[in-house]
Amino acid sequence: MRPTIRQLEYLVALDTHGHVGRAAAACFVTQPTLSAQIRELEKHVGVSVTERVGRGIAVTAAGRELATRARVILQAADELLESAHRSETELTGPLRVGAIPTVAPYLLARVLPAVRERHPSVQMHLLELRTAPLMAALAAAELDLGLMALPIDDDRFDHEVVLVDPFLLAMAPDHRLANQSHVSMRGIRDETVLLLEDGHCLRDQTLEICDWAGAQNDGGIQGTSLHTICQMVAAGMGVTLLPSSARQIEARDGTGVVVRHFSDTKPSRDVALAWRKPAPAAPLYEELGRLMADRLAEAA
Amino acid sequence: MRPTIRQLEYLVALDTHGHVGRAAAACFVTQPTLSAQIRELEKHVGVSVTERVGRGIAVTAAGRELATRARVILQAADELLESAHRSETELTGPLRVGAIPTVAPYLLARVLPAVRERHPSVQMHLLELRTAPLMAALAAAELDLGLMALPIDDDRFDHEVVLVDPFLLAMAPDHRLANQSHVSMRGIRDETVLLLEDGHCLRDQTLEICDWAGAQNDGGIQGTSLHTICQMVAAGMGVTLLPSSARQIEARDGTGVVVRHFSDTKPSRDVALAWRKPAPAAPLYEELGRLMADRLAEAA
DNA sequence: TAAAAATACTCCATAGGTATTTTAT
DNA sequence: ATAAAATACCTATGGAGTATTTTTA
Repeated sequence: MRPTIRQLEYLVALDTHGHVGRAAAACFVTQPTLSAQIRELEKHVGVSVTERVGRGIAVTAAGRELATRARVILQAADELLESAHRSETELTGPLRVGAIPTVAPYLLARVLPAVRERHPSVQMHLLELRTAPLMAALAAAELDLGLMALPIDDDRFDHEVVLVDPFLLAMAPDHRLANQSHVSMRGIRDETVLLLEDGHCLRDQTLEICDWAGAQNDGGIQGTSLHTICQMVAAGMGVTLLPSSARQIEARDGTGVVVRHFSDTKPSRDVALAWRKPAPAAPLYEELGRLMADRLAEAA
Repeated sequence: MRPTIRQLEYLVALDTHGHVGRAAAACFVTQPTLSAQIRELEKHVGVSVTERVGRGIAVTAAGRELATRARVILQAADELLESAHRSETELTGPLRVGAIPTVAPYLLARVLPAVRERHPSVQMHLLELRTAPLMAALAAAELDLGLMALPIDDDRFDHEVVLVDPFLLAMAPDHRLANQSHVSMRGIRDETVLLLEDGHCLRDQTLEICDWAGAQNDGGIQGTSLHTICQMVAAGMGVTLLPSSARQIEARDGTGVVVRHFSDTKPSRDVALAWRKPAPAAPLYEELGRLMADRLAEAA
């Protein structure tokens, strides 16, 4: 049987003071109480920790050894308490964060430094999941947080919008639309719009906007990632809608991809941080969402 | 308030199984018992460690962090228990050993390796004290063990003789007695016998033997250590009684000191390991004494 | 409706207290 | 005679049980 924390406290006090009465006073209990618990400890661990010497007691070598170990345990318990108190105002421990693939590579790197600064003792475990499995994992508490695009059609979740992410039109530099500084929605009417494979919310958003604009898309060509799509765009296989957040990475100089803003309507997606409504850390999650939004706003 | 060990066990079980019922079963308690203690823990540390998810529960990030710390604590508690059980058959922890100055430099080095082998997890703190303060410190439990010469005239102590240590006559190589292989007691009648200062039991033993043999000693010359005495012997200032145990160090080639056995009577001192009679580890001390005796016997 | 956890309650083991005795200075 | 710890004995808190309700898939 493991000793009680209380017994370890008494043992440490006894070793520190070498005097039952003073040890008891230091623990705010009476002398017989401490004596009894020390006796109990000895019974459980099978070793004498005290020896009567003169009209006082002495702690045995074995007792001193145990007291040393007990001090380590009490120290660890105090650190546990301190960690718990930190958890009230700060995220701690392993935080499992899921992000959709069209967000993860472009936004996480920008917000993580600020998150680490605000919550130094959190360990982030990052996972890439498409919207549906991400929400399932979030609902099952296999994830603590999800970073995805609105709408989140599930009242088990709360969210905080971290970024309004306008769509740009991405094309090869020699594309016929590339000589204009802006592109109108009507202008993409006859273009082939490349799409991500099924399950990506960005695919659905793109489809919706293109349907509205009357654009074509070749159902046969699908990319497994936005990065792949952009390489197809660079190869002149078509155009695509690119979230602004991906612009720095996917349409920077040398990629063979250029972007143009839309002139008339301004299509965009809302990226949000989501969590289960009843999560005890909900207030911290909400604050974290605002922190991310601030961080992304000042980066723009 | 620090959490109880029991609460930490429950938290770890909960984190391990992710299921209150199974966690309770693993702890051999009922589900409401574990739930109640988890609730208690949450109240004391001020943090929610569980969250209802579907028809089960999930451990929060803060809870996982606390569980990780709890595992460390339980591990340390188990090691404390194991250490305690070791203490039943083996000396552990800081053992404070006092030895008289005419024994410490000559015997400790010979027995320590065997002691370390038999009791690997003991930390020896060695102290040199003359007989009277050594016995006082031993009685006050400021020391656990004493290594000194018999007789030990105090029934608070038990002892085990570790070595019968014959006295040899030490002299300069050109001394008139050095040309004989043995020296008779009568032969030292007119010699100046050099003495240690007051408080050394070896001084008293030497005096007693010399009185009996009728030898002189110059009350004005006293050495602060046996080593000093031997250097005085080498300088031709007189002879002294040297314990055999010190021979290897004090009368080896090049020291300017040679020794001769006595031919008729064989004076000697008994060196013993002593401890307080009621010391809980007394059986181990006794065994240790026998171990030392064996080690010294096979060295001779 | 069935599984899982929370709640309500009862009980008793034990940590803790007071009073006293034993032990050693 | 006094200081210190052990012992005896009583009390009450809280850890653990059973029974039941709530929640949700």
